[in-house]
Amino acid sequence: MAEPRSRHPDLNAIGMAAVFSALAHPARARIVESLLTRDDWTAGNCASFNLPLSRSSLTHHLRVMSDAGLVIQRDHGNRCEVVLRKEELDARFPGLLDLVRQGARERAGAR
Amino acid sequence: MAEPRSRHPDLNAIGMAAVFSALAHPARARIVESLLTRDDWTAGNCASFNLPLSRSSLTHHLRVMSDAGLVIQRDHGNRCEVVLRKEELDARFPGLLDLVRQGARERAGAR
DNA sequence: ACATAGGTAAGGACTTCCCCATACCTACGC
DNA sequence: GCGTAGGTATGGGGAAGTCCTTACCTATGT
Repeated sequence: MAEPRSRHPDLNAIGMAAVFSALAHPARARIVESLLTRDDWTAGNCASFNLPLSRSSLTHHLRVMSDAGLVIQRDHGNRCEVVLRKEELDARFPGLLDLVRQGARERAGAR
Repeated sequence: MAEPRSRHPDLNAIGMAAVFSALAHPARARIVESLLTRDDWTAGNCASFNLPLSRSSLTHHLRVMSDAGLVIQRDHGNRCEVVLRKEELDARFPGLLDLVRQGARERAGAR
């Protein structure tokens, strides 16, 4: 169990436009932000993001994010685990996650 | 002459999602890259970007970029000047332009 | 004055994206 | 076994994005 799925691309095959696209949608940005704040384990089950979306829409966004190399999904029996590819992203796109963090901070109210 | 147009927002009113959206399109990323490499003056007339687009499509993309706070357009008689809001962007979204530069480098062939 | 060239605006065709409802499938608890 | 709950796949409706053509406007050059 806990097998990662296929469709988790090599980050070297991902271009800047693809990650920008993936992060351009508020819901997806929120998911990344959410994974960033759970700093030590950076994971969560799908329902824990508290987004105003149906389950199928959430599935859709997670698929887009997986295709863009942002996250990895692992099946855990019934649930699924979403893991941010933090170190890989930091290495491949330095500064990107800092921008996401900044967006989170600003949305949180301070400005 | 050389009046900046209206519709050039305060960068504090621009969110992370908006800039990511604006940079997510290859043509627009190319324009920013192009403006970045002309490092000392960061400007150019509209036709100098060498994009496979009609003039009206280019106008459209420049408008999107203006609305997203990436560039300022000034009318110079017949031509228009496009200026990247470099310092402002660096202050508001630190690291963002570095990512664009990286995208340009990678597209240029090296990797 | 005239033609030309750069830029814009409006409209339509086409595609892509976003979201939902539905149906289904698999694990878990009883 | 049965119900329930989390996740996925599919399809459709609607919105948004992209690109072009056409028409127009203004400045430049002759």
